[in-house]
Amino acid sequence: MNIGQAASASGVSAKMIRYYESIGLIRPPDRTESNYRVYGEDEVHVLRFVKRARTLGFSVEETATLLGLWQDKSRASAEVKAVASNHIAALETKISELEGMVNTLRHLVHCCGGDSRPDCPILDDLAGFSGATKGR
Amino acid sequence: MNIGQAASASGVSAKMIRYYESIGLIRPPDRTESNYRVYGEDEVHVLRFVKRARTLGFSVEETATLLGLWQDKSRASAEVKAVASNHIAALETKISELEGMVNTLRHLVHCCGGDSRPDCPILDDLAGFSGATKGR
DNA sequence: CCTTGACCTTACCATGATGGGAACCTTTAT
DNA sequence: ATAAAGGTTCCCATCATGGTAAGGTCAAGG
Repeated sequence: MNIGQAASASGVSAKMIRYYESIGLIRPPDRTESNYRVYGEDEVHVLRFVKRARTLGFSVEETATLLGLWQDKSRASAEVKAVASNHIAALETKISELEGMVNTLRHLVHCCGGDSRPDCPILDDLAGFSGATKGR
Repeated sequence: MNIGQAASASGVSAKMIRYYESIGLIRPPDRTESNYRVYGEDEVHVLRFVKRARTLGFSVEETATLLGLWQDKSRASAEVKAVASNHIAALETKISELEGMVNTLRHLVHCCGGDSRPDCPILDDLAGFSGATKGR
């Protein structure tokens, strides 16, 4: 299997496959005589693992850890659980931050006439002009 | 006021102030004879505006738009409202994505013994082994 | 056999927003 | 006078990904 086929079979672009190889996330595959990378089912399986981990928002570094744990048959599931739990916590922090932004913005948008007049509570808030705007 | 003072007065690092200037987000300030940037209250006000917009998750480009609208005394508030509403929608999309990740991960973590045995539903899922794992 | 087109190779550049550091100059305080 | 603090520019790094250019390879068809 060439890199293009491995890409469509795994959902990881050829570009990213080469990149993952270059940073050591995945092992360099065999090459043909003409220097083409050759992939088999095992490699595609690894790529799909990586793809899924990335889709779940794990960084490449976390993915490397998980990949190591996956390939270590004697690992304790507690280690994996810890990585996943940390990741959940990080995602939740991120979600809270975004929700804070959305709440503030929704309030501002709600207070904004959205008409053709230039008065705008949103800009007033951004400018630090604490008028009718709740709180700050 | 030198750049350091403007930085602490606005909450934008000196580094970022120079960067914002280099990309044209803010206007180059006057310089002293010895080439030091000089800032006044107006500039700090602009920097605070930028800081607040960035804190609310607006990209630098969106911030530039808002800044333009802020400085255009004849703008319609509808324009600002549109920018803000689009941004809210983008944030909400992002939040949904993150929540999807968290839900999946929480389910996996819940199913994982987290003990010293090597069986791990989380890794099974990442590997695409659809065992006891709900759905996927 | 030779061309064409699809695919592969490496290498470099770009993104967005920020931080870090080097090398050098200025100002201020001791 | 000297040292410390802070300014200046310029370059590099991050993180994950995409793009592009210049060139090699392979399969199909005239």
